[in-house]
Amino acid sequence: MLSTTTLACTLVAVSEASARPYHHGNLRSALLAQAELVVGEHGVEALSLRELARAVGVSHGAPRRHFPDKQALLEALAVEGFDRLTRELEAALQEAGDAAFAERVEALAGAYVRFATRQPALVDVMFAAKHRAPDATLHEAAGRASAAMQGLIAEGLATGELDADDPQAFATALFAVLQGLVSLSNGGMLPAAEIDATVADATGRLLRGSRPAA
Amino acid sequence: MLSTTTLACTLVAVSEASARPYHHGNLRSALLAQAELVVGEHGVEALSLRELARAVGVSHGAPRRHFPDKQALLEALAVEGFDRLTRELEAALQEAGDAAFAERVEALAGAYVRFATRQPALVDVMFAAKHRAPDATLHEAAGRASAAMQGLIAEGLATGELDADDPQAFATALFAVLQGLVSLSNGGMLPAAEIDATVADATGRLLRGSRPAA
DNA sequence: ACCTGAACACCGTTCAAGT
DNA sequence: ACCTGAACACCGTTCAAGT
Repeated sequence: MLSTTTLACTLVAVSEASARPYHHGNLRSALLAQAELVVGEHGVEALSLRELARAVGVSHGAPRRHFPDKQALLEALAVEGFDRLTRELEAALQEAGDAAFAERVEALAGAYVRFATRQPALVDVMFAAKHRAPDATLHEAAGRASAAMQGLIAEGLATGELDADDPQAFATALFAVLQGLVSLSNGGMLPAAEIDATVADATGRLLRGSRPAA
Repeated sequence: MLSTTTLACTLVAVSEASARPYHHGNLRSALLAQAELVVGEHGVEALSLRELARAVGVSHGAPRRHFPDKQALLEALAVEGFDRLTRELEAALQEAGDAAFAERVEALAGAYVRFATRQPALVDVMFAAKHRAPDATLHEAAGRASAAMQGLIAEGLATGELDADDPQAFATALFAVLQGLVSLSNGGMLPAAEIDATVADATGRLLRGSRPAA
C-alpha cells in the first residue's frame, strides 16, 4: 500500500485527519487533539485511552510511549488549556486598550468566563489536574495564565483605583467570583443569557467595595 | 430533634459493621453509608458499585434493586448532602442570633465554606448530580438549602442594609464568591489556614459594594 | 420482594515480542 | 525508537434463576 513510507511520515503531521497517517507520525499530538475533541463533546468521564487509540488508528498499547498513563494525558491537555486561556486573556486586555480600570477588569473577567463556559470540561481537567499532581510544566502554564490578572491588579494600584492595603485579596476575591459564576452557569443554576450581565454586576460590586476609603 | 424514622435509620447504620445483617436488612442505607465513606476518603472516581456490594457483603447484582444504576446512587448521595448542608446553614444562622446583618452573612458564608472544604468530594457529587439529572427530589433538596440564603437576603432588605435594587444579584454574587473560594481552596490554590479570613474579606467587599448609594 | 451468579462488553495497565 | 497483541485484573449492566 504505502511504498513511500518516509514521505508519508512528513505529511502525517499536517494531514492528521486523513486516511492512514499513523503507525508512526506525530501520535502524541494526534492523541491530544482527539482527546480534546472527546472531552469537549462528552466530558472527561467519557474519555477512554483505548477508544482514543482506536480513533487514531493505533493499537491500545501505543499511547503508552507518549503518556505513561491516563493522568499524564490529562495533564498535557490541561497545559494546552492554560496556554490557550493565557492567549485569550491577553488578547482581551489588548483589545480593551487604555480604557478605564473598571472596564479593563470587566474585559478580563468576561474573557475568562467566556472561555470557561464554552469549554467547561476542559476547565474541569485544568483544575482537577492542578489538584493532584505537582507537575512543573503544568504549574508554569497556570502561572502564565494568572500573570495576566496580576498585571491588571498592578495597574489598578498604580492609578489609585484600588485599595493598596491588600491587593492580593482583591485578586483572590475577583477570581473567586468568576470561578463561582462559571460553576453556577455550568451547573445550570445561572441562565447562559444572563452570564455577561451577572459578571459585570458582580465585578462592579467587588470594585466598589475595594476602592480606597479616603 | 430526631424524628422516629431518622432514629430507625441510625440504628441500622450502627449495626452495619457487625456480623451478618444483610441478605435482607436495610441494604439501601448500608450502600449509601459505605458510598459516602468511600467518596469522602478517595473521591467520586474511586467509587465502584461492585466494591460497594463487596464491602457490604452482598452480590454485585444486589444494589440494582435499590439503585437502577450508579448515577441513581450518586443522586441519592447528593440529596443527603443537601439535607445535611441545610441543617448546618440553619444552625449557623441560629447561632448568630440577632447579630448585625453583616455578621449574620459572614456566619452563613463561613458555614457553607466549612461544609464544602471539609467534604469536597461530596460537594462535587452534589453539584455534578444537579448538573445532569432533572431529578425532582434532588431539586427540592437543593432548594431547601438555598432557602436559608434567600431568607437572609430578605433580612438585609428589611433592615435597609442591602440595596433593594436587585437583591437576587447580591445573592448570586455572594454564592459565587463562596463557591469560588471553595474551588480555590480545594484546588490547593488557597492555603487552608487562610480560608476563613479570605471569606470574611471577600464577603466584606461584596457587602460594601452592595449598600444603598444614598 | 429481594438476592445470586453467570454473561457481555467494556476499561487501564503491563510486557514480551515484533519492525 | 516506536508499535503490536496477548494477558491480567478490574469495571457497569443485564437477566435468568433461586429463596
